[in-house]
Amino acid sequence: MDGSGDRPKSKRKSSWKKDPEAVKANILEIATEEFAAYGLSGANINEIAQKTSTSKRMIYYYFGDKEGLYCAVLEGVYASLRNAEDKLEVGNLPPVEALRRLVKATFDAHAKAPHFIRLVMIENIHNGDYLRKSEIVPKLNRSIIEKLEDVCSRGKKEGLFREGANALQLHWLISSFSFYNVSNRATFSASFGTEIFSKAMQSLVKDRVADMVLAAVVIGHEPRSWD
Amino acid sequence: MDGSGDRPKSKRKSSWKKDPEAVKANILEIATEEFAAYGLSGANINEIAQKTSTSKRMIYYYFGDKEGLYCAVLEGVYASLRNAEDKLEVGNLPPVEALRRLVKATFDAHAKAPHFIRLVMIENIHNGDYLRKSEIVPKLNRSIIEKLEDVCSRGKKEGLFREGANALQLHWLISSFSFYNVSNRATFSASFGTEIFSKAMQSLVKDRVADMVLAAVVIGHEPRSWD
Amino acid sequence: MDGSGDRPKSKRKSSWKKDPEAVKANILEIATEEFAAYGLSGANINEIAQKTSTSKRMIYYYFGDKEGLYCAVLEGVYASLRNAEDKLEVGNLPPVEALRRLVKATFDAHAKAPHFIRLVMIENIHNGDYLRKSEIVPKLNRSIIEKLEDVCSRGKKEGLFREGANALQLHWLISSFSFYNVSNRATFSASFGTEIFSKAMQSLVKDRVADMVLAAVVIGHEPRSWD
Amino acid sequence: MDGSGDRPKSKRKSSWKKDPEAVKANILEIATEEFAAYGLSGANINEIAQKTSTSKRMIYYYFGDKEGLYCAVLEGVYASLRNAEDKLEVGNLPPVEALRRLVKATFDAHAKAPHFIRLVMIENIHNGDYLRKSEIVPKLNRSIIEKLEDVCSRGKKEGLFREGANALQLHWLISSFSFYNVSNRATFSASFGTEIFSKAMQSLVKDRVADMVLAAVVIGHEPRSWD
DNA sequence: TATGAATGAGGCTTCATTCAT
DNA sequence: AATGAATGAAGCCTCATTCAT
Repeated sequence: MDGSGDRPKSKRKSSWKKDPEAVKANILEIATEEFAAYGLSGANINEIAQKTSTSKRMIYYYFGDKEGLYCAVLEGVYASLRNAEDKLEVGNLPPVEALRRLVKATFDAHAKAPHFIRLVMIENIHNGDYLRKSEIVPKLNRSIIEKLEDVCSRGKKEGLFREGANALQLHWLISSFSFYNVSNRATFSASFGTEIFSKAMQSLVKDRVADMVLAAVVIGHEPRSWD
Repeated sequence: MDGSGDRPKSKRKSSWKKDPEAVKANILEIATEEFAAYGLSGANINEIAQKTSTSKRMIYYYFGDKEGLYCAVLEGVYASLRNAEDKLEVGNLPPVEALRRLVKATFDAHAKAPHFIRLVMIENIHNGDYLRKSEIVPKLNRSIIEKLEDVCSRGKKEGLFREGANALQLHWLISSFSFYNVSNRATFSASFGTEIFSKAMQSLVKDRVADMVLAAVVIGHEPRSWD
Repeated sequence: MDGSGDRPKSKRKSSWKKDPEAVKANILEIATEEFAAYGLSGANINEIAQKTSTSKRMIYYYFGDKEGLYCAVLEGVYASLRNAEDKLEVGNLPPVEALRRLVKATFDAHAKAPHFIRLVMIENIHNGDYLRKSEIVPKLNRSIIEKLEDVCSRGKKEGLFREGANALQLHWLISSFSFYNVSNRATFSASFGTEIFSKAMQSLVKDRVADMVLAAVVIGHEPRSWD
Repeated sequence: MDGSGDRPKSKRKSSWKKDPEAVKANILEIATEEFAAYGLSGANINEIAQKTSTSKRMIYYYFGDKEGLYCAVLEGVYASLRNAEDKLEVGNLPPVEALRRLVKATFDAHAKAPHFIRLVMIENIHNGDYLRKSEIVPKLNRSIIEKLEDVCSRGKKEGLFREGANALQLHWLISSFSFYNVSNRATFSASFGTEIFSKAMQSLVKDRVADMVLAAVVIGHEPRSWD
């Protein structure tokens, strides 16, 4: 797209290299941090502006208002997670292994995307009002479902999976513990201690839920990790 | 445009003569609605006061400040859920049935306590800072763990449960989908449709997750609901 | 900022006698000046606040927002003019003299109420949107019409007035030059000089329009002032 | 919420290639609409630019600043009305008919020039500050006065008009109801109903005021329209 | 115990305008 | 001649909270 000549990167704003995309990206990055940290009403436009390399005025220039910025942030984190998921390739694995890998990868992906988690929580607090306006988000979420559908159909065709195995339900299930594991860490810890969130326990738990999912849909699967 | 704000309004309904406890309870009830609906920063003391049968000043009189009110609300919903859980009696059921019942009851309890769900989400947005201050909440949450421990130990003693069956992990697991099922309904629907939240599907899903939990910890359990 | 220190001197807000009505009246007075001077969008809430004896916050406390304040101002000046008109008593005068007096009094009343004139102009710029919301203004304006109706009916009954004499049309007519004489002084002067607005000319013009109105509705009236 | 502001928009329609005069005319046309609609402070340069076929920068390029644009608009509408008046030819009519025609034509011209009316109102709100700076406007307004002077002198010479008949006063008078009839329509309607602004009533009123003006200055004129 | 009045700080947003190309 | 990017100042309004009675 640009591939143009060399731009003397002086790092200072003395060279004045107008780069709107960089400005927008910078704003979005900071805004993601802030909205994730404090929510829509809790975040502060002044604070966001101060942490960017540009001014408050530019936020309004590019994003219209606080809600516009929030929407952009929301779409950004959804797109990010999809990217992570898209990179996962399980089409070549046999169904059982593919499913196990999907579960564990989803678990890890959520653990590594706290911003996404928090912003989705926040968006749910707002009843999904802003997500519903998005035109790109619904499309983004097709890919993970398609992967699960592929695995399920292959599993059934090979006589390995139960007939009731269902991609949407599996996604709901896998998401639930993957999400909850991050989203409710604070209150869960306050109530039951931090033990379950130690590195070792997380690894164990991940194995167990993967095993559990397999036990649910794979005929005759024995969930050895629970022994 | 609406001219509301904190402009003097008409007289309150004065059916409450002088019953501090009733006044506090009324404030708490309204505040629970508002905090659950809009979050800590999103809720508005003026609005809360207006919906109350008393005045703004009383909120400060009884609860100190906004955070004090929020903490009281938080403890209130935790206590409520505990009450619901305490009423559940599974000590007389055989382990497998007891566990199945616990799963399904927890699933239902969450579905019926949206205020609790939302306030826990909100508290997690705040990193559990206010819950951690609470002295009563940690105690409240012992009961559900104790129930699970009882079931697990009985199940193992009878040779029915795998040795790995663990009360805390089971609680984490059962909570995860029970919670997620309500907390993320808005965004999940926006992405994948509302199908899974229909009455029929909720019933099916509930059966399946219960079966799945059993399959994980009960030796030789076949998850028939997935066929 | 204000150079306060201790001010035992009266005349200032040192006595602290809470008087909401006085505060509201003070705000309204200043706001009337400002809105009359600069219009709805041109007036400045900060400036208004500064000129009052209270704070900006109180403006919002009592009037909700800028538009609420503007509406209150608008109703205020309408009420003021009505008061002035109500004081005029022509019921005892014979019809011709009564009408002449009404015309001249209206002419004078407008000349003495520049705030009213300007605010009505401003309201017309806003297409009467705010006036239309008022519940009291329509009632206020009945009185002048009733006075004219009384004079007209008496004039006709006595065979002095033409049958076409009509209160509403007369009010429209009398208002038109009374209003225009003040409202368009600036542009009229810029185009045609200030001559017509001199004290002497105003007096002459007032006599002539009064005579002219009489000539229109009084049978056989000779407009001598035009000689 | 709308996210408009001055965010970059889609491409303009580029049918205008390079015609400075056309660009200026286009800007003026839009600006006239906007200033007439919202006043000097109420109008918005961004909005004007957006509705234009060119960009915001061009407005500054051609008109300097907001006030410069406003002045240009003001001169434009004054010139427009003069054009309309200049087209009226009454030199060949006998004085009485000429005057009647002038009154009715002025009445109609105002009714058909709402932008002019509104901008003159706005300019009066600003105390005529910008009009006074204009060098061309004073000249424009000579023509209507000259026409009236011609009619008056002919009327007096023929012994038809009273000696007091005065062009400037007549212009003030004729303008007053012609102007008020449009300028105050909104508030007058809000107070007294829209009846007087119906097509039929406007026609009647126009006849009556014309007759009334004649009755004032024409010796022995009987204002039959008032019967 | 209860309340209407009052408040300072700071929130979001908009504006006319200029810069660099 | 023309433009997208950028900006500082200021605008309106809301908030949680306290005061005086």
